[in-house]
Amino acid sequence: MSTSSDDLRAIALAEFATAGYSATSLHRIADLAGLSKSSVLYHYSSKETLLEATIAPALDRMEQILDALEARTLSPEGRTAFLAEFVDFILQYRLEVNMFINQGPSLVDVPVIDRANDLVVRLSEYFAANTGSVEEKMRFGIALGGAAYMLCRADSLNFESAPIEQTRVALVNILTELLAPVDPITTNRI
Amino acid sequence: MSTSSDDLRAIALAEFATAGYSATSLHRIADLAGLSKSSVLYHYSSKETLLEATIAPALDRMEQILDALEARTLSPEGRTAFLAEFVDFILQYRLEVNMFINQGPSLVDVPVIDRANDLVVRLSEYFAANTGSVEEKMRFGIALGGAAYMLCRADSLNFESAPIEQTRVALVNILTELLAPVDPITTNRI
DNA sequence: GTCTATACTGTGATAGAC
DNA sequence: GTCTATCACAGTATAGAC
Repeated sequence: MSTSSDDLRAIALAEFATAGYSATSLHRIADLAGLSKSSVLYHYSSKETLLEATIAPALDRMEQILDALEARTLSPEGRTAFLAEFVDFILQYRLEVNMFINQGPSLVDVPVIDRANDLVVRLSEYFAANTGSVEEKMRFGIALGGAAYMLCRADSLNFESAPIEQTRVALVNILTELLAPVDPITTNRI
Repeated sequence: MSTSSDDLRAIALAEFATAGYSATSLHRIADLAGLSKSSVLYHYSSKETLLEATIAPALDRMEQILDALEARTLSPEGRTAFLAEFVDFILQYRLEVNMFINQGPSLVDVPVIDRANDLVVRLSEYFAANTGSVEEKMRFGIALGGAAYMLCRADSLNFESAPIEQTRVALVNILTELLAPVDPITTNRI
C-alpha cells in the first residue's frame, strides 16, 4: 500500500485539531497511517513541517479571498457576497480554522502561524472597519471563534446528522445578524 | 517567601488556558512560581491533580447556578436574569471556560472534564429547550465557544483597554440577540 | 519508501536531605 | 515546605539496512 503525503496530512490535521498539536505524537500519527515514525519523517522532515503542511492550503485560500475583496470597492451587496464566501471557507476548512483559533497562541514562533495572524487582522479590519467600537470587535471575535468551535463540536452539540446545506444556510443567517454593519453616523445596525 | 497552593493554581490556570495543558510542563509552572518541580508536586501530587484544582471552582459555581435555575419555573424575566448571571460567570471564569471549551476533547478520561461535559449538556438543554432545531443548537455553540474565545483574546482583538462594565453590557446585548427564545408555534424569535 | 536501531532531550514523578 | 538527585519513560529526530 503506497502511502501518500496527502494521507498523512489529513490524518495529522484531524489529530492536531482535536487532540492538539502538542498532545499528538508522531508515533500516534504513524500508527493511524499504518507506518513507523521514521516513515512519517521521510515524508515530512519534522513535526513542525507537518503542521505547516496541514494549515497552508487554508491560508492560501483565505489570502486569495482577501486579495479579491480588497481589490473591490465596498458595497452592501459585496458584503453579503463576501459573507457567503466566508461561510463556505469556514465550512470547508473548519479543522484548520479551529486549530489556529484554539492553538494559535501556543504555536507562536512557527512561521505559518504568523501568516495566519496577519490574515485574521486583515479580516477583522474589514468587518469592523466602520466603527471600530468595542462591541463590533467583540462580535467579530464571537463570530470567528464561535463558528470554529461549533462546527468542530457538532457531535457533542447534537446536530451531527444535519445536512450540510441546512448548516450552511443557518450559519449565513447567524453571522449576517451577528456581523450586520453599523451606520457610523447613527450607530444603528443596518 | 511562603508559596501558597492558590498561587500555583492561578499560575497553572493561566498557562493551561493559553499554552495548553499538554504543552505546559511542571518545570515551566515551577519556574513561574520561583520553585522547583518537586515543590510544585508537594502542593499537588500530580499534574492532573493540579488541572482539576484549576477548573473545579468554576464547575462548583456553574453547578450552583444550574441547580437554582432548574428549581425555578421558566419565565421570560427568569431567562433575562439567567442570561446576566451566565455573562457574569463567563467573565469571571473566562480562563477556565476557555480551557474546557478548547481542550475538553483532548482531556477525555480526566474525571473533572466529564463533570464539565455534564454541565454543558444541562446548559444547552435550557437554552434550546423550546425547539431543539439545528439553528438553535448552532447558536448555542457559537455563543459559548465564541464568548470563551473572544474574552481570552481581547488583546489580539484590540479591545483590551475596555472597561469591564462596557464589556459586560456589550456581551449581554450580543448573547441576548444570539440566544433569543423561539416561539415553538410560529418559530419566530421573540 | 519503509523499516529497526539508536541518540538525545524533556517530562512526570519519587526518595531523601535540610 | 523546599531542595538536589535520580528514575523510568515518551518524545523528536538521525543513521543506515533493505
